[in-house]
Amino acid sequence: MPPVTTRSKTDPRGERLSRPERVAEAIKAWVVDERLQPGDRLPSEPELIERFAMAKSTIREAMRLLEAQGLVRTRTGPGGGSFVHEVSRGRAQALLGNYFYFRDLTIRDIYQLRRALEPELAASLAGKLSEETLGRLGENIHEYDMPAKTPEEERAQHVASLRFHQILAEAAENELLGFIIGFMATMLAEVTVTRRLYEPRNTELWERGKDYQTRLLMALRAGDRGAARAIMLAHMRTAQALMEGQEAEMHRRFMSERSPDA
Amino acid sequence: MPPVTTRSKTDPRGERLSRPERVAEAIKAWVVDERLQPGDRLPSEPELIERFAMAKSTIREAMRLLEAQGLVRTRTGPGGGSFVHEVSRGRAQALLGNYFYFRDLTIRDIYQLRRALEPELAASLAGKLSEETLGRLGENIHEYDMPAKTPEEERAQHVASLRFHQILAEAAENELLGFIIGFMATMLAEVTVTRRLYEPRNTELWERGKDYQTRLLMALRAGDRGAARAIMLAHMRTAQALMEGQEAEMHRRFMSERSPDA
DNA sequence: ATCTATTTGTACGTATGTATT
DNA sequence: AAATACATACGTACAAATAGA
Repeated sequence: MPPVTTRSKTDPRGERLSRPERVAEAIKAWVVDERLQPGDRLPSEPELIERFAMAKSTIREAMRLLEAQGLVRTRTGPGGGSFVHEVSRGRAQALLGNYFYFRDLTIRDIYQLRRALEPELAASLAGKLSEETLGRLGENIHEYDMPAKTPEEERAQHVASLRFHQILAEAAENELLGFIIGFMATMLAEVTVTRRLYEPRNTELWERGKDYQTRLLMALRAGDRGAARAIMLAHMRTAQALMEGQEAEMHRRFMSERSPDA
Repeated sequence: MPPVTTRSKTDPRGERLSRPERVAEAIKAWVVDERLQPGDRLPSEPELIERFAMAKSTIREAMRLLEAQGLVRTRTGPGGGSFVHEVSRGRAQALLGNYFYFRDLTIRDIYQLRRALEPELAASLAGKLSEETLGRLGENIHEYDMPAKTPEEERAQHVASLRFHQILAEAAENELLGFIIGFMATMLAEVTVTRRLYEPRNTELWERGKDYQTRLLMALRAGDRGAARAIMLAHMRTAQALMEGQEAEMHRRFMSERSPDA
């Protein structure tokens, strides 16, 4: 089972992988070959040591490589061991977040995508949401139906209003679409805003944003694709104007996987 | 410098991290605090052992966790050690690919996104591409300007035509937009197609696709945003029809980071 | 609640590999 | 070519976690 590519020192391709890396790759390949599913057990540590003929620490480092990718989960104790694991959305988002840590993503960049994708998602969900999801969306809107009085309150409302989009993202049938929209909402929840709360223009935009979500919810319930799309697009334009008016800035930090899977 | 959270066994949150995980998190936090940049050196192994007061194997496992995330790169030899590393696009795409391994992304899902995003990218690149990039795009089209005769040839052309979009993705000013489009192209390059090569309808669509890319290139060079957007949208519709007519299937495997960074 | 068996987690010392000067 | 500075790999001993009796 373990076809660990033996590696000559004069390798034409510059690939020189370390042993743990080679072991990790071999295990991934093996998972694919055997069509292992989440929950399936991987060989125990001693077994791997024997099969790969490598030291314990080497094998353990390999497992860490897989663990960091979210592909494997390990438990101690009887019946313990390493198990194939479905990469959770939170883990994948955190990993992707690392990619953008050193690059400067602007609010503008994110909204360029949101304007294109959120209306698409809204349209595709029209008439397809469960009563339960519609209920959660409704409740969510109530979390910010009166104007914020303090900066802290405003920030909390900002995060809450993004949760509206998170809920939609989770309901998406298109996993890719849902993932990206969820990712953007997570990123936006991290922005720090240089206070401009009391400017009349911003409060007005805020009011409109809230209003859009309410109307969107109606359109989604009614199954009106066209309306859902149009309302969401208008909502995005308003939100972008609001954010840019506030001179918002992306926060520089590594994301952590906040929603533990399973 | 190492604020490794000491962890009580009766932790309210179910977070119980292993020591390597805690060390890895501490190092990440430290990188953020110190505003370390790619290329900056991390403390050496013996130093970390001392500062965290942990065994070598523990520290090494921590480094592996960071390495798998693409955040750290390690070199042996004098002047070697671990260095902060900018997550490469290839690594990030591979990591994201893992997320979709167990979920079924359909061609349709991907094209729902492509229809929304590729025209946006095309529009935003109109008139902004360097002569060099425009040249590469032109050469790329030549790789498939005569009809394929064998299935192998056709597959090669399929991959090549996706490279056209990869080139555009790399030129994107919006990193997020570029990343996603590049990711989708990579995914599509993995599809296996159940042969339908000789059906007239497909060859016709293929011809049209090629034609679109040529016209798109002209619009990009001319700086005609509207035309670029419209052509790309039509191109996407054609491509989707072609793929769906061919009953294409996504290939189940883990992606690897093919473009080694630096 | 305690013990016991199982399986991973951590420690540590030594030896080897690798790249720089 | 040799010395140096660093990571890499090995193997054993013991600690911790967990499930089941």
